[in-house]
Amino acid sequence: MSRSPEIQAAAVRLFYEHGYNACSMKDIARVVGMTPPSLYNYIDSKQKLLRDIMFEGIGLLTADFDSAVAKSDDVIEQLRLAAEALTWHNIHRQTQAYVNTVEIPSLEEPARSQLIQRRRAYVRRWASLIERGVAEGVVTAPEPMLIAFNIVDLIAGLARWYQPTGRWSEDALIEHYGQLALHMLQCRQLVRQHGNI
Amino acid sequence: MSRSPEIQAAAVRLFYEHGYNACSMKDIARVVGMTPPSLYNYIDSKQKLLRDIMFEGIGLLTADFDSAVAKSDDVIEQLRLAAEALTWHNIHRQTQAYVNTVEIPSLEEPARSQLIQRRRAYVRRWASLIERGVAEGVVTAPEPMLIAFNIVDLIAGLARWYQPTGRWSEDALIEHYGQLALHMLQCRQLVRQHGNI
DNA sequence: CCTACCGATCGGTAGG
DNA sequence: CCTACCGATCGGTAGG
Repeated sequence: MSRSPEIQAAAVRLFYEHGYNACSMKDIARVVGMTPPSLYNYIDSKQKLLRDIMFEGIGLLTADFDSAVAKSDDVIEQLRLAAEALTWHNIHRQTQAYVNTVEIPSLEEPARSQLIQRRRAYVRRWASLIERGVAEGVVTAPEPMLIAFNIVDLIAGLARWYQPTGRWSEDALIEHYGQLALHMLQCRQLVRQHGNI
Repeated sequence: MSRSPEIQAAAVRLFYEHGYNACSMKDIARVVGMTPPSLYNYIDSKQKLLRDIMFEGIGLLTADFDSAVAKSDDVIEQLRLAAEALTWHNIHRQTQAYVNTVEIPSLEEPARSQLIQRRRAYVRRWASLIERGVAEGVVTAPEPMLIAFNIVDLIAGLARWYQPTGRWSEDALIEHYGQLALHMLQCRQLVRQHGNI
C-alpha cells in the first residue's frame, strides 16, 4: 500500500497555496505526517512531483475535451460542452489546474518544453473545433487560434479566484461559461435545447 | 542619481522570467552589475521590491481605466476603450502585469490583503461601467461582477503568452480584445465610429 | 520510516 | 559600493 498518492495530493495543495518554490519538502512531510527524508521512499524528487502533477493535469484536460466533443454531433453544442468541461475541470481540480497554469517556469527542461507543447496541442483542439464551426457558417471567428487562447485563458482564470462558498454556484458558473464561449464566437443559435442530446 | 529604478526594472524582468522565489538577490545584482550587499544601499528588501512593483502596477492599471473612460460619453465606447487600455497595459507593461497576477501568494501580509483589495476595486470599476450599460439597455449582463472578472482574466492571459514577434500584431490584438469585450456583453451597437470621439 | 548529516544557497548585516 | 560573514533553510543522502 503506497502512500505516494497521498504525498502528491499534499504537494498539489501546498504548491497551490504557496507556490512550488515557496514550499519545502519539510512542509509536505508535515502534512502527511512524516519526516522529510521518509518522503524519498515514495517519490523521486520535488521536481518529479511537480512534473507528475502537471502532466496528469493536461492529460485529464485533453481527455475531458475529447469526451465532451464526443457527446454531440452539433458543433455549437460541442463547443458549449467543451467549455463546460473546462469549467468543471477548473472547479473540481482547482489546485491542479491552477498549478498547471502558474508553475510552468518552475518546471525544468526538457519537461517544460514538453508541457508547453501539450498545452498548445490542447488549444489547437479548440481551434480545430472552432474552425469547423466557421466552415459550417454557424460561428464567426476571424482568428480561430487566438479566440481559442482567449476561451482557455478566460476559464483558467476561474481556478485563481473560485471559492465553493462564493456568490456563484458551480452549476451557475458552468452554465455561464458555456454560454459565454458561444457569445465570444458570435454563434447563431444560442438557446440550449434541453433533453435533446 | 539613484539606481533604484534600474534595480526595480531588473527585478521585474527576473520575477517575470523565473518567479519571485526562484530568483535571488545575487541574480538581480548580476544584472545591474553590483554585488548583492550593494543593492541594499538602494532598496530595503526583496519583499519591498515586489511590493513596489505590484502596487505600482495596479495603480497604473486603475489610472489607465479612468482616463480611458474619460475619453467618451458613450457607454459602449467606454467599454471598448477600457478593454483596449487593459490590452495595451498587458502588452507594454507585460512583465509587470504578469508578476501582478501571478505573485500575489509571494506577497507578505498585510500587503497581500491590501493588493487583493485594490485589484477587486479595479474589477468593481468594470462592473459599475457594465451596470450602466445594462441600465441604458445597450448591454446584456445578468451578472456584471462576474463578467467583469471574465474580461479581466481574459485579457490578463495575454501577458502570459504575448510575444512581440508573434503572429498577431499589437494593433490587431488591441482591436481584437476591444471587440471581444463587446461581444461578451452582447452589445447592440458593435461597429466602431471612426474619427468620431 | 527515522536520526544524523551533507554541501549549497538564501536574504541580509557589519564595517569600512 | 565592496569584502567578509551571519544564521537559517534548502533538497537530498547515508545508513540503518
